[in-house]
Amino acid sequence: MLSPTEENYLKAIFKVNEKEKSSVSTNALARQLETSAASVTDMLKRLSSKKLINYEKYRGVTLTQEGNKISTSLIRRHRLWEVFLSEKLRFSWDQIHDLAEELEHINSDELVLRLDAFLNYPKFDPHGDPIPNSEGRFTLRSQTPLSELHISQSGILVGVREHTSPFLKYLDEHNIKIGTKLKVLDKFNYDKSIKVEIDDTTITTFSDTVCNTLLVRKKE
Amino acid sequence: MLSPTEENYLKAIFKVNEKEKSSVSTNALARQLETSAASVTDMLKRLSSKKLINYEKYRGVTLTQEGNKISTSLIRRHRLWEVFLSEKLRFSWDQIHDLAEELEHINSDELVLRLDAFLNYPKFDPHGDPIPNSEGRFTLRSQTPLSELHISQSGILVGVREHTSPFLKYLDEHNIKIGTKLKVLDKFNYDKSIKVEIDDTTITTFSDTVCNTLLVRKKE
DNA sequence: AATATATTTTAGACTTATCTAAATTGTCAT
DNA sequence: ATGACAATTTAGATAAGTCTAAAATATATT
Repeated sequence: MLSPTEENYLKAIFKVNEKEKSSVSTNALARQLETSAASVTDMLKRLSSKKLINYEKYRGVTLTQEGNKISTSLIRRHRLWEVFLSEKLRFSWDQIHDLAEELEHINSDELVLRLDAFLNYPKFDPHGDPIPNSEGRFTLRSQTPLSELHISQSGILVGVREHTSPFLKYLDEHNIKIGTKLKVLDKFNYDKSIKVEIDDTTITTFSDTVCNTLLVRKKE
Repeated sequence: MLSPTEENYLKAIFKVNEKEKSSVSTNALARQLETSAASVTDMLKRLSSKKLINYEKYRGVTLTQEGNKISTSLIRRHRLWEVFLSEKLRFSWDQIHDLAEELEHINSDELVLRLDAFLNYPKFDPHGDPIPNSEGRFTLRSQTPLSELHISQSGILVGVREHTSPFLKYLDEHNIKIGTKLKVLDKFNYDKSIKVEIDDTTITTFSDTVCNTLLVRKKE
């Protein structure tokens, strides 16, 4: 049985590894977990002795199979709770993360199973991120940054690359959510900003940054 | 902000006080929390310094107004989660307590508010215990132990005096839940057992113990 | 009222998770 | 290949929550 803290470290290793694709450094973890490098080193020793990570001093860590399994299960729980909070309790996009962060640590396979069934086996969470199934498999989604679409091409929003509260609020204010149709009307080479039509109605201009963060499935 | 452990001590004080109606002793708490008297003493000092309890060495404790408020809020959360687990996730009577015990420590008024609304503002939990409203007020229920009904009188089950898993399973096996109609067919003076008709169909005999534990609202 | 017994508290130790500051090891540029 | 600087680990402290064993206090009995 792991403590919530140990679980959070495993998740953090998974996340950092997902981005950087290589063995995870102490400092990267300290940044991700907003703690000191010394604390991270302490915890890496604990997790290593529990055979959840492969750890060699000064060389960074990777997850063992067991560690990977636990991380995946935590991500599954987190995303299922996010669906619950969003769909059933009607929380807004930017409120659900912190609550799910607490709910995910409740350790009951039965609970996760029943929650999954209650929510009708969702494949993606409210941010468009895939929910691993009970065997730990993720559903793949075809995704393209909005910035790569050409003029007059349109796509359906399937995900976002940033999950910060300010960004999610920004999207909320523009009435954009997973499933929203986005059509590229014009692209300005000068600053890489793009003129976009939202759901066949509103027209706005998005900055380069935003367009790289919005992930769409291309239409036809 | 309180730790889950501190919260559990407050709840335990509330519970023991509810039963015994007087100031709560160290040993009674140690029993309730399945821990040592020494640990209890340590924690009582902490809670006292936080002004959540009135504590005098060797004289037992009572909750302050603030302590009482927190306990009540925890009971509210616990019982709301039990309704959720039972009604929405279809957990059985004896499974919901332990899970609710964890869920109740998630500290978000907004979450409780929305959960309450989602469940349609229930007044009682699946065991028939009243759910305090957001001001901390409990709904009263008129209740009589089944053992006090006379022959041919019937009642609707509104609560139980015991919440142990074996007892709740026993009820499940007899198809008895809150709202079930119970009619007294015969009373045996010898061992105080009672012959009962359940929901106008099945007939069984209950021991003295069971009859004192089942709480009913008398019919006409 | 004195003593036996039960209850409660204190003392001291352990574990988990954290920190800062110091020491160590690794890496990169010249 | 050797400093300089960055990254990592170690050392030593702290706080929460727990324990056992011993000491202190309360209560009950004769």
